[in-house]
Amino acid sequence: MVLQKRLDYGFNGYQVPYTPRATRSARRRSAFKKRGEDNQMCAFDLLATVAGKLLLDKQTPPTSSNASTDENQSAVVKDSENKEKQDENKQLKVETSDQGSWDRGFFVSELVSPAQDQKYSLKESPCNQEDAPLGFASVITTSDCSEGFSDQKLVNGKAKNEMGILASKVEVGPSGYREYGDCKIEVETKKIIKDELHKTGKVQFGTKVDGCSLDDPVVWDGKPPAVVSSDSSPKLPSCRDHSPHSSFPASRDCVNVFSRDDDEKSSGCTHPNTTKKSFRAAPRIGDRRIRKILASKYWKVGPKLKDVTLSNTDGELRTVYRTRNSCYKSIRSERNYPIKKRRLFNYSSVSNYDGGISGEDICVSPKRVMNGDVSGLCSKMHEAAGASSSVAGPHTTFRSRDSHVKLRIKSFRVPELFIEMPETATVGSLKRRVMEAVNAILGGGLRVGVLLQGKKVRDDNKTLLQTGISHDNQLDALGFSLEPNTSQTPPTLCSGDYPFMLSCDTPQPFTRYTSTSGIIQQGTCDVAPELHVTNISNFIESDHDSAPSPTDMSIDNSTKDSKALVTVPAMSVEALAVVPVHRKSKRSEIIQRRIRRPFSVAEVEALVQAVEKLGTGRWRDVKLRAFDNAKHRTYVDLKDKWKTLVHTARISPQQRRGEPVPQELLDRVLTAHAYWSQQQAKQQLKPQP
DNA sequence: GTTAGGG
DNA sequence: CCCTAAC
Repeated sequence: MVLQKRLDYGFNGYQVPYTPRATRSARRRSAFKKRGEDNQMCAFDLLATVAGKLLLDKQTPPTSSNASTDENQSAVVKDSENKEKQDENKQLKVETSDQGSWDRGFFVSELVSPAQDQKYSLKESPCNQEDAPLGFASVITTSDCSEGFSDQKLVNGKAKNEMGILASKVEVGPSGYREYGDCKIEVETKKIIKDELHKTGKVQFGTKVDGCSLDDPVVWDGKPPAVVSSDSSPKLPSCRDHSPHSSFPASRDCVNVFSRDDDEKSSGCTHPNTTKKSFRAAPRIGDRRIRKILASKYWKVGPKLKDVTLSNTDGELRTVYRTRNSCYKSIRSERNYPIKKRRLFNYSSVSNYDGGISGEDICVSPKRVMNGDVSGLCSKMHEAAGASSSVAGPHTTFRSRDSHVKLRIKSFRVPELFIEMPETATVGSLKRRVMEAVNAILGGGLRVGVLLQGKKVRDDNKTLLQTGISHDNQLDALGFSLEPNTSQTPPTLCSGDYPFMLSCDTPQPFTRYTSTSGIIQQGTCDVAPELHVTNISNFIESDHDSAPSPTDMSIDNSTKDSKALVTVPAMSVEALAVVPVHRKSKRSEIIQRRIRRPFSVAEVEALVQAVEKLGTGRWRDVKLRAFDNAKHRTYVDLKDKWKTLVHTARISPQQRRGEPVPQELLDRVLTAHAYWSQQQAKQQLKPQP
């Protein structure tokens, strides 16, 4: 079939339109797509957890008035008794569940904002935040020796050369985090101590991240795709075919466009390759598949951040791009491995050494910091492996002179991203992919949850004082979490801000609660977990009727007044992925849209040339001919572009937008379009009589 | 999987 | 660029 089609050359130098190919059932296609969608369900575990740090001054308790309709639970007015209880419980840190999340998380931001300002803002800032104002210096700083993932992992792994052409499967595990975590924490801690000693009134959170590189000069240039024509420039007359019978010059089949930041580094010129025409190019489902995988079912794409505003001065999330090697995630090549299974596999395998997901890990004893036991601290954090990079120092250090409670959120981690790339993908494309994934998350609509002592503070109307987070002993137990926006979560299915939904048929989140002994199982974690099981049962009672009740949860908690505090097991991230499985209604809205990549003039040139030669209606051939190396250009894209080109050529130049296309090209578009339209008409008329 | 066309 | 009917 293919061969036959290829032989259909020869009408005035053009190829005649080929007869429609054999068709396949649309039902098959539908079935195929459906399977794909199902496989995507567990692609994301998107609850990002935030380690928080609290600075406060209780002189003027801020009055929170950010009412939430879906959170009507009564708040808890913390009393001294409760305080004592929690002090005790502090020693029982829960290594709650989800271990797999931390290491695979992204460090997205570093945030400093007044607590009373319930609107959190994330802004990018340079790594060096020495001068960041205290009040509202929210920053996104990947705060790390980023670039580590691709730069190190691939090199250490199976990268073939500096261009990042993977020679074989790349399996990246979350192993690199801990080392860095130590490094980072050490820096942070020292700085905190220093600040305490030298700052007087205004506390500055200077955090210079060593090794932080804003730009990757090697791989990521941040430039738009550069299109390079082939050996014979399409603009050169010599490239044109001599087609005496044609109304316009046809082109040599020598133009091939590729993008520099494309999925593959290319030599730039695809020589006329006859063999290529005999075979279909290897299916590049990678793009789509990744796109679909990244297209989280649970996160709506679009600028709908309400609780968290992400922005920076450049209007782009540049820092997000810089992933830390640790925070990452896994790149998988097991294409035949069901995504759902992959997720579960990851869950179980990584959880053994991952840390918790909640803010528990930031409960670092101030004494240790003050004693200068940085190494011990780091070691501890290292052991925890899920420890937040935000190490809370002595709260007194951060006591502010004004009446505001100041928060410092070191980082947001967006865990559990699945990236699947072709082996031949470049590091640059990998980074881009991760970038897209993170952007999809951040752009999907987030809300912020507040964790106190591992419990979720659900009542938005309570003040910080009332909820008790203004108490000294709570300073290092405050955490934040990024959650899906409630507006996207039908409350009937899930209480929205609940990171996991017990009614879901996927029991993973609770598999660790095999607690007949009152202890949350830590799995095979070789590090003795610190347990903080406070209010686990309370959480279940108050919010989830269908929750499996660990009745043997023996650890008591100040239960009577903690109804507003809901323990959020750290596995909430995984559980997040579970929640939307049954929500199919909005699925179509959640799929991530591809990034827009306007065609360059060179690409247009190549497209026009190919269409002149092949005609309209043979977009796959056009793709193979002129855009075979431009992985991001599908034949549908080319078809669409041609459509818009025709439209553009017909409208007045004043009405045109974007990068101006040379009139010469537009003229050729019209000419070719007219020609091939005529040919199509002829072709249709022929069989009729 | 491709093509064509509407959105 | 997405979606989808139709092929």
